[in-house]
Amino acid sequence: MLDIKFIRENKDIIKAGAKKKHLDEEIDKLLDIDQKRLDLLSKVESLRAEQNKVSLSMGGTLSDNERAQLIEEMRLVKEELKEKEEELRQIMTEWQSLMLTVPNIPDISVPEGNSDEDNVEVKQWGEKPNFSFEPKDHIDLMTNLKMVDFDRGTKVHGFRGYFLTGDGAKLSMAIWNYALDFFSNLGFIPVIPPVIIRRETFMGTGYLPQGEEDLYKTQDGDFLAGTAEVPLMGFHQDEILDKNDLPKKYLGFSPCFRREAGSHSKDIKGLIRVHEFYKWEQLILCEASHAESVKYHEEINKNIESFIESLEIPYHTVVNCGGDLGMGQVKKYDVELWVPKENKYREIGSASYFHDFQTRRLNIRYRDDDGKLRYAHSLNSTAIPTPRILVSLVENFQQEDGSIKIPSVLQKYFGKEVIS
RNA sequence: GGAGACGUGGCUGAGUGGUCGAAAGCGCCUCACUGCUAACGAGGUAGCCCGUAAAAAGGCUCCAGGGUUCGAAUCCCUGCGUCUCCGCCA
Repeated sequence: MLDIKFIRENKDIIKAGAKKKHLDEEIDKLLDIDQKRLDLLSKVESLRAEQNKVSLSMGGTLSDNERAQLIEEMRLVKEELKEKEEELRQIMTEWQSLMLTVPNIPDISVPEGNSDEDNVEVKQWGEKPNFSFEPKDHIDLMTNLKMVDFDRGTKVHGFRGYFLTGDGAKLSMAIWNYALDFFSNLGFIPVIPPVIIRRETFMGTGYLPQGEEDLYKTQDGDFLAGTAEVPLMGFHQDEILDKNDLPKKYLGFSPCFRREAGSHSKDIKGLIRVHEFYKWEQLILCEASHAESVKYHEEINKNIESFIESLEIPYHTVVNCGGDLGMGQVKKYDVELWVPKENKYREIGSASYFHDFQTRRLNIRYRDDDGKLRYAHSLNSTAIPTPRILVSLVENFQQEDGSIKIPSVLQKYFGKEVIS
């Protein structure tokens, strides 16, 4: 959500931003409603002021006659007030839902474009493996090594179901433990959050009201989080933070539930796109300054890049084009890992910043040096998702005999050097 | 699932129809004091909206939404949330 004052003063910038994101906007309609709202508001307020003034004098000593007369006068004021208040209420409802549709403005450095096809590579790292044999995909590799069981996965869960078994389960644990050490050393506080979350927090993070069909819902009206970002943002909801405690850096670990509605035809096999997985997630709340946001955005992106580099997996980083940005995001990097069998990079994580788009909705503030309350800025980035990371890991580290080498940093967590 | 209690400022917590946006304490800010710091002392300190060059004036807010009333933090209804006890389950 953006500040209405800002919207009033910068409507052309906001329109241009929405266009860059290829999102529809109704700024003119909003501003029209906003003007009506202000007009009504001032009418209502002056009626209330009159009412208050008279009520106050009512407490004093008055003759019965005077009192009766005032009461009669106030009855008329009250009737008019009731009418105007009802009008105002309707306008407010419309105003609020329009406010939720105003997208955040993409940064100037975000490239133009329509979809992920138009994202721009900003970094490439590592050497793509040059196999002297025909490489297998992760499905064959892992199935052969009994690291994963898709048949039983679909038997038990259904479409996109999987079991991680044996070394598949152990390797996941090893990665989680390694990630915990790696990111804790960067100053992040590890958190295991709840993932059954109230609607309100989903609204605040911007996953609702649109996007409900992508979420699993409980019979109590709660939703299952698709990322720890949601509960981590909710953590400080409605709080006033101490400026000295900023930035807050959290590393959330959670299962992630995604219905993947509308992507039934994509990635129908394997571990790329599944309904439930686990993820370490970086989240930062910082002071309300663009420079701070940019600084930490680069930092969290660098963190995931360094993590991948330590695993020795070739990757590249792209900056997302306008059309590939969500409503609230100002800028986003995607880190994509090399998948040999597919002969392309696949997304492993993304780092985004939002300015105060989320914190305004969630009411997360801090007191600045001048004593004023400001909305903090928020950022988040994947640290590492499992099992998706296994796709690139096993495919890049496969050997001719179908065994898999373990990256050296993982060996002490995993306990051996090769899976065979 | 059953029964009950509660929801007030940054925090703790008083307040049961008008003089309450709200006692007191803590915290925070300023001043004074001290060689410096702490303690003590004096004063200040809610948020939001509208408005303004900046103010002022005004409006809203004591969980939320309705209602009663000339007037509601206070009375009534509904919802949400938290806690306690019992039950059930681990």
